[in-house]
Amino acid sequence: MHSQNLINVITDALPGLNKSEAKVARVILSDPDAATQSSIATLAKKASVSEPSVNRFCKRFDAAGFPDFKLKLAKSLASGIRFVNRNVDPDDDVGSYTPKIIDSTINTLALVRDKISHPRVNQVVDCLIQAKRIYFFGLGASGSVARDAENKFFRFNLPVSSHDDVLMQRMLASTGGTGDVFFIISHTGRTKEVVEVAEIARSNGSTVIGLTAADSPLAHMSSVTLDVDVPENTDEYMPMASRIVHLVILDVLATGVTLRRGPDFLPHLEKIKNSLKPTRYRSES
Amino acid sequence: MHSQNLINVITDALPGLNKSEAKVARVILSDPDAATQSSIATLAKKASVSEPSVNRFCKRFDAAGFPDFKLKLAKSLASGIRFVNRNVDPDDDVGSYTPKIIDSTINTLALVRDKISHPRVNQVVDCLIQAKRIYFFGLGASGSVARDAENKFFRFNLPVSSHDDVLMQRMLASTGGTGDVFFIISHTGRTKEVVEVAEIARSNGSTVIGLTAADSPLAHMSSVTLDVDVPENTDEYMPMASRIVHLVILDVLATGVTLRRGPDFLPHLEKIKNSLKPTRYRSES
DNA sequence: TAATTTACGTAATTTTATTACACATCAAAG
DNA sequence: CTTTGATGTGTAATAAAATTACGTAAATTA
Repeated sequence: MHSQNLINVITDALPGLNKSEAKVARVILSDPDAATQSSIATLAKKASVSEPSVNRFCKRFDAAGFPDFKLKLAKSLASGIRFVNRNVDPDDDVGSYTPKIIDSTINTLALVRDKISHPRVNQVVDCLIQAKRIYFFGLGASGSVARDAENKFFRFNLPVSSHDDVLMQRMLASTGGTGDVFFIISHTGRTKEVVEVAEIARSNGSTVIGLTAADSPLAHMSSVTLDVDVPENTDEYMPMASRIVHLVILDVLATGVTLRRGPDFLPHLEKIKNSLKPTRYRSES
Repeated sequence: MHSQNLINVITDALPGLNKSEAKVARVILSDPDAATQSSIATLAKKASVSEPSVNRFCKRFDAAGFPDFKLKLAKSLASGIRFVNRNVDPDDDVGSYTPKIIDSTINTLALVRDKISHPRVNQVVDCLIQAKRIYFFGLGASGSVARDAENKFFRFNLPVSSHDDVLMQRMLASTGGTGDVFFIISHTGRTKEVVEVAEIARSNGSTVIGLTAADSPLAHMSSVTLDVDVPENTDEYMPMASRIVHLVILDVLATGVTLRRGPDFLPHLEKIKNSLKPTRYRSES
């Protein structure tokens, strides 16, 4: 749906290119940002080729012409470069690290938006709708994600609970059965305890939904996996982006469930919302 | 600093624009993507102004000329930020509501990135660094944010805890004193219980940090407020974006604290990270 | 309402991109 | 080795797009 990064496309195509096209490619790749700002003449001179060669190069990569190509290149850079170069430096000040962290979260979300499998989401919504009972499990940072999920899904009038205690998780998994859904959240998908819990749940006939990394042990153990590949490169020491992604995916799922329930369900949500009113100071608006 | 989204810049500048510049602005805002693909002539005609007017418009927004402007616009669009708030329709399917929700989260984050007060962040980091003890308080959805914060800040070797029990919060607030920091998270900032807890804490000489809406009762009661104005319009029935924003701001604060601690502190974080290794299945990479 | 500034458009100019075509290079077949 | 056809590349002409210079209209101020 969203186009792949142009830089990668060009890099991949490089070996199969003509002499002059390859020259152009190399010049562009060596400084893509400069390329977006030069005219066709400048670029042609830099690559020691003629202007029409540059033009042909552009058309080869599905652009209408040179300006269109520059546009596409610029877009690729905007979504790509931030990723690469936006790590927090030890000597950053507030003004630098604040936008960097927020940007990297934004980028991750944009990535997930373009990569997430819609049929899979649908499938999970199905599971959740049909569930007799839903358990949200997570450890560490994913524990609070699970808790948040509980806070969201209890509104659907379903028996929902969240647990971050491994023993509790094991016990619940072993007493569950058909119709029970165990929604397990784990960034790595490699935590032994969690995978074991998934195994126990499966062996008792429960459905296990894994919100976790693709191809991880947990992913393989789950009935349905919502896989999220979050490059946690921004930050070496604490989970950051993955939590956020998990939460947003849970928002998506909750929305999916709400929509499936149809408009008749809205009054119920309204009721919950109103129940909080007396706890609040009146808004001046 | 200069990462400000062009679309927002134009929107903000709109009221102060000349007649024809405003016309151009409106045409661009109504379909920014189309604008990046049109020639200056097309755009001028669409806006019923002359070509030089479009050109002047571009220069006003710090572009070298029309092509440069288009480039910048394209970059703004590509950086993951979709314009206008796209609300979920009752008859949306997975393919529609999934990107809508993610986009609206992205939008909100971009807004916060551009609006958040850096000095204020710095001030809060100061407080947290100097704290003898930190309590994270929240109710409902903010409860899990508080819990997440605990999970993040315990790594700094500080006595940290999180609480979502009102009575517990009251008791802790009343037994605190100078050097204690109460970090209170609340989307609305109008929950009576929470504001009262803040009041109690303040009256005992503790520092209260409010992560909440500007101008809310809680904001007024806090020693320092990190105010976040999140238009929770996307969704009537559940808090969505605000949670995420709170979490990301906590990421920012945690980063601030880490950087202040300096490089000597990294081994400690490394140690915590390594402590989890034995709980994991080995990665095949 | 006259003076002055600011806003806007017309038309000329310049820059930039594309097309048409011719020459060159290379590979395979004679 | 040619010859032939195919593909690749550049030159020059043409078209498109953007910018500039300049003049007139509108708005603002005194």
